[in-house]
Amino acid sequence: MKVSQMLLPTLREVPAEAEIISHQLLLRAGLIRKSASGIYTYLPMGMRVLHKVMNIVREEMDRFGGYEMLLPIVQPAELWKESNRWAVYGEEMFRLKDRHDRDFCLGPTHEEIITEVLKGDVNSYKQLPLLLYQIQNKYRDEKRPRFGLMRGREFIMKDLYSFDKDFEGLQESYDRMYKAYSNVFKRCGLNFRIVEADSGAIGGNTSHEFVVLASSGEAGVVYCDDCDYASNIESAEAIPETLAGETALKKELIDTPNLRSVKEVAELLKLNPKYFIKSLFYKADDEEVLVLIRGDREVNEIKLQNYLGCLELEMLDSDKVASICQADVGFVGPIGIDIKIIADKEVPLIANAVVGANKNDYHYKNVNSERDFKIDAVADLRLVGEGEPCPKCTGRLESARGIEAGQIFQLGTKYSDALNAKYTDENGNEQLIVMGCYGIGVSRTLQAAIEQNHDAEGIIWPITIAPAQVVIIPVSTKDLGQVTAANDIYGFCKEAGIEVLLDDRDERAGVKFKDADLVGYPIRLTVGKKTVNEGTVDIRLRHSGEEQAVAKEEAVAAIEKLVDNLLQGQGPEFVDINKP
RNA sequence: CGGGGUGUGGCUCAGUUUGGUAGAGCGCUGCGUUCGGGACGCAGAGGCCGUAGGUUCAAAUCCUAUCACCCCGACCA
Repeated sequence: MKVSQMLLPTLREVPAEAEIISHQLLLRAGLIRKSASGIYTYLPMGMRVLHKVMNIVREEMDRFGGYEMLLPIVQPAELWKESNRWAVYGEEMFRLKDRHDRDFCLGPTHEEIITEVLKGDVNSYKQLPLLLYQIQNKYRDEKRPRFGLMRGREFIMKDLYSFDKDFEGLQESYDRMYKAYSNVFKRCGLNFRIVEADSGAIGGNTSHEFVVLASSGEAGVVYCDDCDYASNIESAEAIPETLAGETALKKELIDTPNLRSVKEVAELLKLNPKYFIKSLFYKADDEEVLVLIRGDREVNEIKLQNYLGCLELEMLDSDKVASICQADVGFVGPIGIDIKIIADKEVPLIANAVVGANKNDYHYKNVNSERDFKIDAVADLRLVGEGEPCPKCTGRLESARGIEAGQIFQLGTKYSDALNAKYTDENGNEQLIVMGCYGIGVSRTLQAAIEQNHDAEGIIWPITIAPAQVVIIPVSTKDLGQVTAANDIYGFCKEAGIEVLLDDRDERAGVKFKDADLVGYPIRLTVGKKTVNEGTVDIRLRHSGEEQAVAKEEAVAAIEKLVDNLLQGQGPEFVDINKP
């Protein structure tokens, strides 16, 4: 590879469109360019990194028994109607029609299509289990594409699907993928955590996410400071806090002119917000519900949606709330309301609470559930916060942010049932195939790696996914001695199987050094006057800045050794269950 | 989807308030000097000012519509 012959358009200035550092560096280092919001072109160096990540994924999938396939991106609507997801996916699905006016979509994921393939060709227990995967573009018309490759509308994902006879087999497949995923992210040089997760629209029960820690990440996670419990905040179990018991006092109407928030009323009454009950009105599909939660807590809408089993969940607009309560938002409460009321587990534990009076400018105090209002159901509906007790031990929860790079699900029979994918067991009985699915956001992982590995000068690639292991920079392209030496070393490196790039542009040395730091090659070899006069080259490590002079005859051997060392530092503690 | 903002050369931006010859820096081309951390000088090229209408003698600038892109929010009771 020679820079003079490649498209490697680095930028000195930060493009206005990029907010976070990894996005800026992707653009500045000449790895990607935007085509439309959330849609990107991969330039040659970006493509090389992408291939590196994809190959690591491939190797680990194959190591654990996966077989790669290629599935259609354009998929017929009928399949999606069969699984009912044509409706569920809603606006997020890219839809199109063919010339005969038939409906199609650009696949946001591939459960339907692969199940369809399977059911035609798999019908005996002898053919199971199967682990099949594909790495390709997926399409989701995100409300708000963001942060470059992080939340794109067209993105590259690896999806593996497991097909087993029973749930025992599923657990085995799931465990394999758990290990495979750990290997993938270790090999990519990422600092990540495995957390319990909600299974969301995909469905199923058990699920884990692989979260790359980064402050810019969109996923919130909590983890125990004592045991190994870790969870996505969306699914983290909340332990109800018990408040000191009090005798129920007489309900009392209090004057709260224009005080609408818990905070304002709490200040007036000099009462801790934990003695308030917030009333939130939601529309769950077509049903209106009132959700009650302690004044200092927040509703976890994922939990609420799961509890209600609805497809769409949104808060009621204030006009609608006013018509139900005969009062404005800010003064509404559960007393005398005739719709379904569900309460967080902590609500019944509050004695003598404050609630809106359903009368403008008034609240009630000393309100007690059951006596003053009914609760139709109690559930864990709240968001867990930092410092709360761990649900698994006596420790406390810490919180962090991260990038969700991978997620694994135990689907069970949801799709095989919907799409009628069955096999015949040992006894001649028809059984549903038990499925799992396992996704890695490949393009997102690439960006996550930059988010975690950079400095003020640019990217610092882990050597396992670097676009090139070594860059050779001749200081002056006018000095024939330097050019010859650089070319020789370049050739020897190639022969030795080192991934090497020669920056043979007729640029000043400073420009080439800056670009090398920006693009982030792990090793840099400089050929200069010293090479011609004294026979040495300078070898420098990007991550530490260490530099040393080496005789040019020993340069290739030195680089080989450095590459090996770096690879070992980045290597996984290989988990290999296929080998004895 | 709601709110805000921006569209001017490849990139970063000024010019718009107050209508009157389209600008700067970087990048690009040529020549010269320079040459181990984004050099300097000289000479150049490159722009239907997002798009479509309108107002006006005259529109990057004013009006209307539209498109694109970016940011914030979508927990407020």
